[in-house]
Amino acid sequence: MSVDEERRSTRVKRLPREVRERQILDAAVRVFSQYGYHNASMDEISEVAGVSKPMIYAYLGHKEDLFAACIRREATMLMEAIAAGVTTEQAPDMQLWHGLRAFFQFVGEQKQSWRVLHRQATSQGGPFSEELLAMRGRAINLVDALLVRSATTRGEAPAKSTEALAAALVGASESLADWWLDHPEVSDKTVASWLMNLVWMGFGDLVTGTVWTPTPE
Amino acid sequence: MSVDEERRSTRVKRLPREVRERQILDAAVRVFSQYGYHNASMDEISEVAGVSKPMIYAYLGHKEDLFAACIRREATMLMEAIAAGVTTEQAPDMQLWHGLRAFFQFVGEQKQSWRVLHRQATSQGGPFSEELLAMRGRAINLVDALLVRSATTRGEAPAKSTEALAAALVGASESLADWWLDHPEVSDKTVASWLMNLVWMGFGDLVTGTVWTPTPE
Amino acid sequence: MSVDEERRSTRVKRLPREVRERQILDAAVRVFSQYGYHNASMDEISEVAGVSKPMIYAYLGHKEDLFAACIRREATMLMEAIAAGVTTEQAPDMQLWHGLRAFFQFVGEQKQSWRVLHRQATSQGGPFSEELLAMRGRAINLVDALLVRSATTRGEAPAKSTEALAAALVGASESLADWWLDHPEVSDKTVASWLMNLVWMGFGDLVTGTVWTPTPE
Amino acid sequence: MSVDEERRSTRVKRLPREVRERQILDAAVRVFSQYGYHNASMDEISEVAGVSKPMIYAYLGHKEDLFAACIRREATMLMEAIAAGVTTEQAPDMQLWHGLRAFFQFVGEQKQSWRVLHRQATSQGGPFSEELLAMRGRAINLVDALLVRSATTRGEAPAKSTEALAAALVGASESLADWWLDHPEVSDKTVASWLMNLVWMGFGDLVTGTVWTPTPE
DNA sequence: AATGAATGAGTTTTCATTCAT
DNA sequence: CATGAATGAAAACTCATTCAT
Repeated sequence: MSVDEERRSTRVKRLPREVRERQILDAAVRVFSQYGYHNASMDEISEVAGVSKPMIYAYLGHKEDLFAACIRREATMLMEAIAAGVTTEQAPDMQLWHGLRAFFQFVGEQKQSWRVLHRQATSQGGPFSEELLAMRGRAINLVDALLVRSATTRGEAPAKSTEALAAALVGASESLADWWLDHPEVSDKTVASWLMNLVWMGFGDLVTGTVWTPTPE
Repeated sequence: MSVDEERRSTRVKRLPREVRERQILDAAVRVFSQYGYHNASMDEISEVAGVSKPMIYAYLGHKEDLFAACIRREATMLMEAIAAGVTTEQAPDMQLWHGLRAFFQFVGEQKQSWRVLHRQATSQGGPFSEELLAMRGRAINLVDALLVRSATTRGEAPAKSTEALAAALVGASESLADWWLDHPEVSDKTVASWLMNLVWMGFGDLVTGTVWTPTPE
Repeated sequence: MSVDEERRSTRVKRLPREVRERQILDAAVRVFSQYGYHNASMDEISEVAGVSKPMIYAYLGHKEDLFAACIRREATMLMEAIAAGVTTEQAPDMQLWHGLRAFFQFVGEQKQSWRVLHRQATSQGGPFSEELLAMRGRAINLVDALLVRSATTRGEAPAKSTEALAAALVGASESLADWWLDHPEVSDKTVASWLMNLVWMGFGDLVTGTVWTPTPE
Repeated sequence: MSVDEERRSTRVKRLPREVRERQILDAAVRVFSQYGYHNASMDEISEVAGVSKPMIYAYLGHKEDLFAACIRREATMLMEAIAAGVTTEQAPDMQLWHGLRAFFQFVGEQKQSWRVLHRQATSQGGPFSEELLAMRGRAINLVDALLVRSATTRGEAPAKSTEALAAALVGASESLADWWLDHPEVSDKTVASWLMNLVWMGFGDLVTGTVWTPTPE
């Protein structure tokens, strides 16, 4: 091997699999989020990742697999961000409040992730929505538990529809986050408080002027 | 001329432009809703419509135009369905209730329309979301007016956030309808009542067991 | 038949075949000249002609036939224009001069015709060049005869290459006319005089500053 | 490995980009020249080149780009052929003579190239004629310089119209070459001498029987 | 005589995917 | 480990041409 070749082989790094995978996923999230699943081309992803296409296929598999991997990773990050904001020692309304704030903060900071996660995954059928459904299920469970605990704490029997309502709340959050993507001038705190008021007070109270405000911490 | 021939010649040939356009739109809604905008091929649409591709291009234009035309038509139908269910003479909560019922009924009966309208149009950028945004704007205005009227009726000043809350409600409805697509075992009335409870009573009341029920008509 | 229908049927003129054909040819020349043979669409021609496509097919035949008809018509007009400018009573150089002037005048006034005639027809193979070749042959014959007569008049035997030179002159004229299309700032007279100098004097004389000028009439 | 396999693997597989590009350009010139720009299909070119269509697009770009690349390549070859035949040490008339000979020799040997270069490019608008115009400009400059030098050598001031006359000569050459395409029975030397006589002697001399002949070398 | 309705056949172009090195 | 080279398959779109009225 000549000196030249040696130098080149040192420059052309043989990175460990883990690092390559992260590089690729980062690039994929960026490209999918910018162009959408279909308009994103493997060529572009490989270029952005600085990795040749065969490597992508070797590490992450076909386009579908790659996209699913993106969703999985981003969904996990989101759930972790929310979990970090909430502790079961807080009062129920404060738990919800912190959860919402954490959610909208994440969305605000990771718009790309959110785009991939929600808009793209939702509109593609099959395997993708499944990944998404799984995450949504976990979120719904969290909220459901919260509602049940809230009733139990007050010594009352929980309503039967808690799970459906939890689903509705999760849906409302996703939907509002989506809306927010197109209205970036509103702050994350404001958006969170709107939704908090809606779901906690209900229009019935709202129209009377009653407003929910977080208790000072 | 045999019966078959007659039937065929009645079915297939030299129809006036108007009729063909409707045929094409029907087929397009079906195909777009089933495969999504990108995976839907003009070939498939033309086959389903029983019309050659050149006719599609001649009458409805390029793929984008065709899709936009679908959205426009379906959105109009939805708004009309809702408007038909609501009259301003009803009490505010009953107006909301009837609006929600009409909405979920439409979605239940026209799942295809809804798929095209919401899922697909949302995930495609640019011109498509605009058609959708326009419709959403009209819906939000309706709800906003409702909330304002509701407060005024009670002799109170309307809250400042009514428009944002209206937006949230509309978003929640869309989101819940979307969720419902994947959970067809629930009845439309049930879904509507869930959302009604959420937005009218709020979790704050709900966890205490208070429930909103429609006043008997 | 109602009054309305009658009025309309009066407006929708049933023109005699001749008139229709001219309408169509005019439109075809315009469209072919603007877009080139291939990019010109029968649709566009029918629109410009104010006549439906089936009429075109009925009167002038297929696209190729139509184009050939255009060439034929325009070529005839050009030859007639030239013939009108020249009489055999003039001195040979004056005949050439008038012929050139007539040619460039025609090209200048009928740029569209010329475009169809020369540029388009030349670049399309087969049937079209034949029409063109025929016309060019007639032109070459004219010039050839001129050269021969010129020699005979001076009591000399004509050179053997007169026909080839005639061809070269015709080619030079066509070529210069083509060049002129893209340099419209030069007057037709100037262009004609350039060519006249070139072919009559030759570079050999030209570089000595000798110039041919038309004798005053 | 059998001989056949070896041969095939040497012929067909994994060639470096450079080679493939040349293969493709060769095929493109052939096909464009045979069918004309519009009637040439990328399919045919790819077949003739023995390469799949995606490679063409990857290496040479869209149809327009490919065509422009053909023109550029062939034009360069032509100019080089002419330049190789002429040296400024020769007398002016000999320079012109050698230039013409080289030109007609090239056209005679590369009829395909010439077809692409001139007929096709001329009839297509825009980007293609530009490539051609550039080359023509260089040719005209050459001739212009020649004429000016010729006058200066004789101690005379050059005529003002040298550039226009240079243009006419170039046009005449192109035109004559074009004519020659359809009259292959004439030798290249003959065609060149015809044109030489025309432009150097002029008809005025010619009709008197004066003829220019190359001085023996 | 005249036309709106209709299409078969073909074109360029793009992309996910895989060898051979 | 890593990649440049290569392609099969399909998609959007267009157009000359012809019926049925």
